[in-house]
Amino acid sequence: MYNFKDIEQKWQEKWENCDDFHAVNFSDKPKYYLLVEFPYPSAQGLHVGHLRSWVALDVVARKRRKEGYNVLYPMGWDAFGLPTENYAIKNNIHPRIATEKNIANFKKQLKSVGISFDWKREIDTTSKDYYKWTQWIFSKLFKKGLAAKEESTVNWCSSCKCVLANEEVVGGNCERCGGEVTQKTKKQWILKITKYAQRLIDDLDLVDYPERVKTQQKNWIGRSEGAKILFSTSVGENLEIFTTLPETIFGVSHIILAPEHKFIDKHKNKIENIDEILAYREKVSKMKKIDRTDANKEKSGVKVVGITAKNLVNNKEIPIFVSDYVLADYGTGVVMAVPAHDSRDFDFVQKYHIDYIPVMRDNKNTGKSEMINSDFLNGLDNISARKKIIEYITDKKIGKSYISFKLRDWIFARQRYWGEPIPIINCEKCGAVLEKNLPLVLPDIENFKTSENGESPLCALDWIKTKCPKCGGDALRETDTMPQWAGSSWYFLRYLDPENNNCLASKEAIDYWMPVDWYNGGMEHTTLHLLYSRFWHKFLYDIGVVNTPEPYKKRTSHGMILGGNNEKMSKSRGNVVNPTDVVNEYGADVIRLYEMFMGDFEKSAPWSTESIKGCKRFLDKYWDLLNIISDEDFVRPGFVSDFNKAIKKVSLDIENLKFNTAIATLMDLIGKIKETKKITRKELEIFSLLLNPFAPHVTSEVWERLKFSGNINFVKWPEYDDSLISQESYEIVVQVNGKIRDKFIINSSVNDSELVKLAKMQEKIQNIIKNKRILKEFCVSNKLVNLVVG
RNA sequence: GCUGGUAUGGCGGAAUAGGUAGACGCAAGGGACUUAAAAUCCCUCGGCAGAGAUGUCGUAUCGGUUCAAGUCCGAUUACCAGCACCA
Repeated sequence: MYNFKDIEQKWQEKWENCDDFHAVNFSDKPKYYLLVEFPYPSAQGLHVGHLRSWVALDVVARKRRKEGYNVLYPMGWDAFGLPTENYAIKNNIHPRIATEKNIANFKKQLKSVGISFDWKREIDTTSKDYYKWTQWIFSKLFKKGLAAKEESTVNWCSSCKCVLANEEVVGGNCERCGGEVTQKTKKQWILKITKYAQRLIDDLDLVDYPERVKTQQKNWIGRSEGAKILFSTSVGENLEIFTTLPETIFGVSHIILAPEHKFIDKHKNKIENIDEILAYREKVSKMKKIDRTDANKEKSGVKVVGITAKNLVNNKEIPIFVSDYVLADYGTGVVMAVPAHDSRDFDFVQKYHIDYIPVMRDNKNTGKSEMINSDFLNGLDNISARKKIIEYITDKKIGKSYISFKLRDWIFARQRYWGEPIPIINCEKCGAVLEKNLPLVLPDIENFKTSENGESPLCALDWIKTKCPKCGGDALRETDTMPQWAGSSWYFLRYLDPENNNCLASKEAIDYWMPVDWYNGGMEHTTLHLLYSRFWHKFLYDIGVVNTPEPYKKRTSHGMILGGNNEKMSKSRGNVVNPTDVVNEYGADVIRLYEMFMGDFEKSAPWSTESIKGCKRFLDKYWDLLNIISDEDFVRPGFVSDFNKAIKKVSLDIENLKFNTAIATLMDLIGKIKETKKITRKELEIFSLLLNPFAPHVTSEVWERLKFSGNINFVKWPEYDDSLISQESYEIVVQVNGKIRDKFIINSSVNDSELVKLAKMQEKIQNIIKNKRILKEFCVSNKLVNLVVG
């Protein structure tokens, strides 16, 4: 038992007052940039789940320093956003004050677990020196035409009174507050992330991410190869459809428009049942997105009476329908229906009794199938038919091959106060004009409440009145602010040069540190922050600000820490574990160790208030080694192999995120050492170095007390020698016909044929194999012999 | 429905390239120390049979490949995550 409170406090103070963890820009050492997702400083404070990622890369950071790297491991605050604003409204406190309070609390909690962050580079996305550069990047995007205000249907959270990006809608509800999300048409700022869709897929080949992260991003971006094909109509205007199966063109029975399609408005005079169609459109617009896009919902629609379409490939006249299963914002908002080979079209015609024909022998559109009823495509397989039809439509100028993406542009505005002001001035004459002087500071206000019609509280201020920088006339400022994800889309660059007033970070600093060598974070950010920041980085690459096409070389992801009841930790479930309580009861080293030991780092695991005791016992045992230490400055011969094995295992396991088995190895080793009731100085020195990344306080104390040489934070990481990993004896398993029948021990390595001979000589084996013929013999060196007898 | 993943004792989880399943830890039971408790130390700890040596079954289910399968292949089931009428 040791007094962890005193020891941990002592070392945390020492670290606070030294430069050990401060990365220097430019050094002879090789650089290593470790990054963890910076937190949103909420009023609730940290919970143990936050720490898992930070402790894990702290283990890596502490190891890297010993390996001679110039390590950058920074931390900051992603502090703009709705929860703080809502908290501010509820408690009538300015969001700035609430944020400052929350940051102070987070920082205190974080420091109490002894993570070796470089606090000199701390950043805060809500400070104007920071968001100046967020605004600067926005202005660059605007200049390149990648930021624009566009009319579109948007997701509207009724409880936040705010638009949401598609990525922020989870199961039809607001990602943040869980409120109901409805559709609304609005002119909104958007960022054209879709322009980068293909590159965001392609460049995944350049990076080391878990496969599940890559596939999830690819699925989200949703690339589909197909064709756009024109259909003529009886009113003259052509309709363009998008299809992934152009070869089924001869099976088209009708075409379907999205209810919102402008074609309807343009030709309403010609549509005999226009009232019915507008009523249907009205009905659909009132539906929640989740209901409208429910695949199991019964198909509905209305025939457009008075206008027909013509399939230009076979000159067949076909009817036009509107239906809500066709989405206005994907493809062209028009589809060609092929009921024989598409289950949705099939369902639709069941209801509306439309005739159709099959065009492939096998009606499943997977694998190869022969084309039928398809004129010049007959007899071809569907793959060749696709090529041929694309050539045909291209040649006749009625279509072309086309690639469509599910990814939508990023809705980049929130009708809220607590965010970065969008640096735009709206002038009646000149349109949207960029603010000249950045930062455009968020004004102080007293009433943060969003108005009932969903306008930002900034609308009520005189601040919005300004002059147009172009024409000098009266103009109004943009009152929407940027979304939560803006500040985090480039924060890893600001760490490199956080004080710089002239640019977001100096070119030299960027060239030196980028890319991030290892980035760990949650799976929940895969299609949000991780995708957004890759997009911004690519843009910054294109305009020459950064030197790498991808920001993160390697990405890993931790599993969630669940409550003791195996459910997600949350206030409402009452299963949140506060790290401060655990630190008070067991100490920082124990919570660190337990978070790394509790299970496979990449899988979720429940918190156990019982299991953590094992980690406490382990550190007490480690401390007790001080009582049995001898002066000998070597590893005892009997332990040479064990130590080499442990060094190898711990070293490799840390790199492979197998922290749990690294710790198990150390637990095992300490058990063996204790059996001898003695440890040598050298042994304790090595053991302390291996344990130090996990339990830095207690190991630093032991290091100091025993006057081991050097600063433990920079002492060379122990090396292992494979040739010294040997066994004094081997236990040989003998199987007969695959069943274990005996075991015996040999004292030194023997060759395989010798081993088989020995195995056969074992008394038990003799009894089994006598009177039997040995058909085959198998041998695994120094491990196992299997005799096949008949 | 689609995509990805997972399935091993009472629990969290181990098991390089197919080669002793259950490392390490927790909980539980027994014992030592103690007036007692806590702490600590020692022993046991997958099921069944057996006093025991030992035998036998056992890694979600069914089947296959192999001298040998938790590991490879095929099918099934359950759970987790993401997407979800994307033409």
